[in-house]
Amino acid sequence: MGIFSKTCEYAIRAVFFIAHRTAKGGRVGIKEIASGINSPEHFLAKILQDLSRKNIIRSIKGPNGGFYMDDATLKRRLSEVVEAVDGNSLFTGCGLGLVYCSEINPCPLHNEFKGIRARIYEMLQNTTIEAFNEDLNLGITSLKK
Amino acid sequence: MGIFSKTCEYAIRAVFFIAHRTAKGGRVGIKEIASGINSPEHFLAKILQDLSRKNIIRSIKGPNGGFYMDDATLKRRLSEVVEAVDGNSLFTGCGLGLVYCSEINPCPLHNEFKGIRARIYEMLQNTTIEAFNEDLNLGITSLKK
DNA sequence: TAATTAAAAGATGTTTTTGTCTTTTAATTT
DNA sequence: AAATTAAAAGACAAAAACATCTTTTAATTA
Ligand code: FES
Ligand code: FES
Repeated sequence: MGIFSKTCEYAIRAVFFIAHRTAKGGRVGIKEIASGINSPEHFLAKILQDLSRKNIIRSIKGPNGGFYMDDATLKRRLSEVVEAVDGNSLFTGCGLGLVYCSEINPCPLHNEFKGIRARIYEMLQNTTIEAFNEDLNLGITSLKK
Repeated sequence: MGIFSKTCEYAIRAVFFIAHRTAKGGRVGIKEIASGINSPEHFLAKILQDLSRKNIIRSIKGPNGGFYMDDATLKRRLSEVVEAVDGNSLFTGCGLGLVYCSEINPCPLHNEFKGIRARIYEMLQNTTIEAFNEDLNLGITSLKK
């Protein structure tokens, strides 16, 4: 088990892929995305439908259709993607599973978790989706395998 | 979804509870533990059986039996509990779900994840189970609700 | 406007996680 | 030794996560 759900992992990789692939215009189809990030095609389709509804990415049907990102969506924060898919429990929930995370009734690891959560949130909050395009273009980073 | 599985959350809370409850001798039964950490009794029983087999906690059957911790188990690191339950994927796996996390073929968030993972591991590695007893005794921290 | 394309939506299936209930085993006490 | 106690083990069930397949809808193109 990782920090994110499998769904969220696919979502992030797909969004990176779409951004990288369409930042200069054009569309990309579900087949190419799925194979580009090594994910099950139909499962990913569901995830992207959801992201599209939530305006994290754009999509258009028909010939020459597909998924893409425009200026607005390229500037979205990674935190928005995570929140859209996994909700905000990663940022606000108790690490030990107490119903509420609070200063009044903290679990033994509350302070430590607070720091870690803040760091995760910071990372996701401080980076836009487009920020990773360059490294992907240069082939420095990878989205599959 | 949190950082740990539900199973692991229960495991950590239970281990804290047992440590706190038996550091000065005695045993504690599954019913008391389950109600003390607000977890399903029989599900927790399975988890504790497993932890007992892996020498994270001790147990003994029969009248006056129950779960307890001795000097050796009290000194175990939290990381050992997590690893026993959730494995080490949290510490070594790719945050975006790539099959291998590596410097050679890194995902776009590799460096960020490396830092976060290290911090999580450090927290779990640097603290023994018994380290939390005092705060629990004082009622400063909580294991339920 | 008919054919085609590609995403959206719907239905269904599998696996994993989480949770419950019953029976068995190993200790203790009488 | 028999009764009692409490964990261990096994069987089963529900829910959530993950995945696949089919049908429908909205565009484009011929
Ligand atoms: S109460 Fe557990 S992380 Fe805040
Ligand atoms: S490759 Fe993704 S975290 Fe290292």
